[in-house]
Amino acid sequence: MLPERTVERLSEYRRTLLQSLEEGKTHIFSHELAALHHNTAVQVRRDIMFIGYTSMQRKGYDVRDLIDVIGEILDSEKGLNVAVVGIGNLGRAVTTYFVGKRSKLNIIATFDVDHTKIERVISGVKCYSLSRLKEIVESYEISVAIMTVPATSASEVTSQIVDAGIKGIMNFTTVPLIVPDDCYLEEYDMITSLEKVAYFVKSGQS
Amino acid sequence: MLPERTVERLSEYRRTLLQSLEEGKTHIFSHELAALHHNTAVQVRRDIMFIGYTSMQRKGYDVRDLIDVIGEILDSEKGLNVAVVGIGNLGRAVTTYFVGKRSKLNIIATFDVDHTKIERVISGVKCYSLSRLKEIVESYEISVAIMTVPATSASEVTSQIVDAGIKGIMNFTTVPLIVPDDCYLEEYDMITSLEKVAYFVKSGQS
DNA sequence: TAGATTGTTAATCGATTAACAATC
DNA sequence: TAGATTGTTAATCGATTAACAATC
Repeated sequence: MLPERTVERLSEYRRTLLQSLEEGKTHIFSHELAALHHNTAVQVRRDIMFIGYTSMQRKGYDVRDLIDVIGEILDSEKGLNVAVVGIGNLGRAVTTYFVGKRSKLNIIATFDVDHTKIERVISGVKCYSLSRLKEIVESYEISVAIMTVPATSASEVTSQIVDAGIKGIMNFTTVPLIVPDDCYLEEYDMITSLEKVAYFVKSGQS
Repeated sequence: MLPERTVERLSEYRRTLLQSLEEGKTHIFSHELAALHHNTAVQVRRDIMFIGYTSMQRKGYDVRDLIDVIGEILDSEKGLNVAVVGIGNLGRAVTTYFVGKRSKLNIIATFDVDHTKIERVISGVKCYSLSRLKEIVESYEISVAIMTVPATSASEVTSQIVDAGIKGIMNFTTVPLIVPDDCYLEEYDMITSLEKVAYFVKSGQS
């Protein structure tokens, strides 16, 4: 299993590589990739070493090959199904955002408790009643949930989610969630991030 | 200057503490705070040591005092002014989200290029033309920008932002930005985070 | 060849954790 | 006092960086 930071960087590299490919670049040097990612060339080479890819030419990495290799590491073969839980402002924006990108991550259901939303298609994805969570998660084999419910119901909904068999959560709420060990949790807290920016602005940077 | 990770944790602790205060708790033990934050009691004590707060009683930390001390570290005395740049779906959701919380971070302007949005109040905040960026940033003393423009214009808008005198950026776009050293940059990339979750779900967790 | 680049080991750095004395 | 808790130094761990041999 790769270190978290390496996984993050690989994801970022891939997007830059896809972009480079579109621009007609066939090869890219470690220092080019580094310059685009607040990184050093050594770090890039190390990350690529980690995934066992070698270029065997001093012409840089083959962009297409590298994209494929990163894909083999990061992607599941048949993709991964994702649900958005809580389809308020943020939930809708996030859903639209992800639906826009074609990828191996498919948002295939959203959940809410608001009857005016249930059974409707919102941001391109069908919204189900939260009470049907387990049923839908099981029948569509959803394994990842994006949490965009209000803070007040976050903990409660989380236990339902875990119960339904979700194995990974990306938590947009401001409440730190408690999940069992076999469920991967990514805290994705905007307030913390913005407060961090504010702190370093105030203190004159890092 | 505190380490990044410590700053993040302090921000998270503070919110838990505010919550505890509301629930009528006056004191909290390091192990309680730890349990709520995927953390150890030692880590919590170390973080608190960092900011020079001591409790001097074996009754846990005084919740109210600790909130104040963290505030002195994280907050600027007179608050910090923030702009949201790009007021599409995500920009609106993020604006609404932050405007909802009362804090020392004030979103006081949004920017866009869409004429149907300019000069209107959107999500509770006035939207200005991007062409007036510098003028508004200067007159309102805005120092932080939240970037929610489309990926295609991210780099270009970033140089305008830096030019206008912004000292901290929270980047929601998928394009890694290039900014000068005296501008603090927080890459806040949803795709990377979700791909990370997917990877660890696929690999059977950390 | 000289120059540029990669892959990889060793050294460094920073952050977390363990250990423990101090104290209520 | 014994037990619980804190504050802090020392040890450990993991991730980044430096150094360098190999190769086109």
